[in-house]
Amino acid sequence: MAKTPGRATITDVARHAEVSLSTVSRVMNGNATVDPALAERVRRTAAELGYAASPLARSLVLGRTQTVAVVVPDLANPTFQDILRGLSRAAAADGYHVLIADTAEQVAEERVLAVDTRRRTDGLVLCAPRMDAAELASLLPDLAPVVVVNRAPQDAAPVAAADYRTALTELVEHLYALGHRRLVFLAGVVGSASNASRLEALAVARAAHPDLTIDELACGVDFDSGASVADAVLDSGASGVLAFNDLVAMGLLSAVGDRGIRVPEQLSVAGFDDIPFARYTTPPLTTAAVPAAELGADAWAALHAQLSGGTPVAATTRTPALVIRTSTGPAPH
Amino acid sequence: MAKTPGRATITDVARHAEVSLSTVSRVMNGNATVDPALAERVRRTAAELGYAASPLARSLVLGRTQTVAVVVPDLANPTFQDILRGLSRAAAADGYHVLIADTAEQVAEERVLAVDTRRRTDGLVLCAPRMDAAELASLLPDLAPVVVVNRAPQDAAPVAAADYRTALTELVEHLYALGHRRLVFLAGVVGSASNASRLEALAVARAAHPDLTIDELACGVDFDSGASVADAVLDSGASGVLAFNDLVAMGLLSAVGDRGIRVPEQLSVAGFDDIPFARYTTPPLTTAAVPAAELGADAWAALHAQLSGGTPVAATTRTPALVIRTSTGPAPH
DNA sequence: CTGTTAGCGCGTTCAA
DNA sequence: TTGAACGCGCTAACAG
Repeated sequence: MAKTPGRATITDVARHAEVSLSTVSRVMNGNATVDPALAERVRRTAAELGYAASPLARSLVLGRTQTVAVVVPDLANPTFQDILRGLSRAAAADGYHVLIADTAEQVAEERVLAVDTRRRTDGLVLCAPRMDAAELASLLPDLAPVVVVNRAPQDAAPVAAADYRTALTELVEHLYALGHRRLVFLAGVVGSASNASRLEALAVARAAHPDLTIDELACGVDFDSGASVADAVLDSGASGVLAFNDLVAMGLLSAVGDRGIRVPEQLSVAGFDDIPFARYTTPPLTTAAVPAAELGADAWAALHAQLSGGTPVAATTRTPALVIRTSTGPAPH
Repeated sequence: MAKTPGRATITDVARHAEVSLSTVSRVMNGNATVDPALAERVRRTAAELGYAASPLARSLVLGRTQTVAVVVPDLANPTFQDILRGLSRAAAADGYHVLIADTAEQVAEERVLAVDTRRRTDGLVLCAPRMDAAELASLLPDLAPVVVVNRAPQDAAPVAAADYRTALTELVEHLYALGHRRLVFLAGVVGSASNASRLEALAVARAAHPDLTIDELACGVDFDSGASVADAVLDSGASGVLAFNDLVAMGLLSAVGDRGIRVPEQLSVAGFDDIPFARYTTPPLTTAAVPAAELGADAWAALHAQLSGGTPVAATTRTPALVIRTSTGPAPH
């Protein structure tokens, strides 16, 4: 008994059940009114033959694949992993599949990957695209339906984003309330969208508090970057540090610890993102919790709205929540 | 000027270039010998019309989608994220796309998700499937070509796995060499394949060293589990701990630290996996580096071999490398 | 070397 | 209610 009969097609079922192809199709789609007896017979033979309609053939004739594509700049980045997870689960709940494309930070690949994956699916989610604004603007129309995550393509497509600006503002206010008057911001990738919104927050804070000084220090986005600027931070005379993200904060924490500096007694350090390990650092890290998985779910909701012709969602924003732990404390006297 | 002409089909190109469908098809596939002049004309009009063959239609007629599916138990798990990343990049390098399915640890969903995603793709990678051996064995034949990661379905399909057994053995030997004679193993999910291979290593070690005692303590797989067994570990009188994974080790590290225990002076702690943060714990964690991304690449290689009819790969094994940091040290006198 | 024809497997008109 | 015919867009025989 071969377990692989090539795979039953709708024709096989029709023949076995002694009905026409159309009838089988109708039954399998719960369509129209088919004689109950016939329907039952068809269902039985379909079950016996282990028949299930070919997704490919259906896609071709229906014009939809029940699949969407997600393009991320780097699958190694925890934030994108979480966005993917949130998106994947939300899409699955609506019966959609997810095709994943990792550009591995190859900006040049972004366009072709987006176009290519979009063609095999019903819609696309572009995560924090690295390409420049002009290219993005020219590309988006060809990608519709599409949703952009964490980057604003000015109305060319719905956006699901985290409000980095407000979150950093809250972090600054937190430190200001603790008496800190001289802070240093460890910048990430200069020119990136998320870094820009953080700089905006800094400007707002300086305007609101004339007695507050915030220096900016070029840094990076990972642990080693944070560790490498430790001396510069210490030399700056700042009592509080706003790290670009948690990784940078952890690197700094580690490096200043090696130099005998006590946190938060002598120096307050705040991170950004609230990655899973932020609560386990020494001391536990004060940070802003970016709800990446929710961002992914938002992106799906915006895409699904377009796919099902519902009321389109223009933009959803999530404000990261301030998570105060013990890496920040009163400014040293 | 509408930017969306519905989308050019091969028929449009044929008409504009005044040739037949077949000719266009041949040109687009670099196929056979076509008159250079004609070919050039076809290519030009194709470019003008922005034509690209429909992946769907090609898939239907060619019988292949250039896509493979990956089913993972939990996209939130760093190990599966890395496997996915390694797999995705390797597959992309060979011109394949990746469809992702996250069962979110719903064992009951595993089967249907596997079958469903398999039907829309050319092959499947099953990551550490949770279903029982019998179900797995009965399912695999219907999934071919398929590759299983980190679980051995006894020859029913190629396997890409990490050698947990050898890695844990090395960890034990490391502690033994440091003078430890009484250890405790913090078990993960009892009955799981990866836990079983660790227990094998323990048995081997006990046989090799009659003067060595290794207790087993039921634990879990996350940070909190590690923290919750701190007292039990301390009461056991063991001088060294083999945690199920790094998360557990970190939880334990944190909890024993709170109790004033110094690591490694009073207690040595070893993790497993070498997650990115293992090197940043206090003290940095000794662990076994599981090359998850490479596992993903191995899985792709095994799948690709089947897809391209090459010599099939039965099994590939990666032995996690011992990473000695400072959470382990000489046994206390 | 080129065009014509026949499907890939299915959904959906159109008559009956 | 049911069946026959057409077409989704493309590739691969088969003639010419």
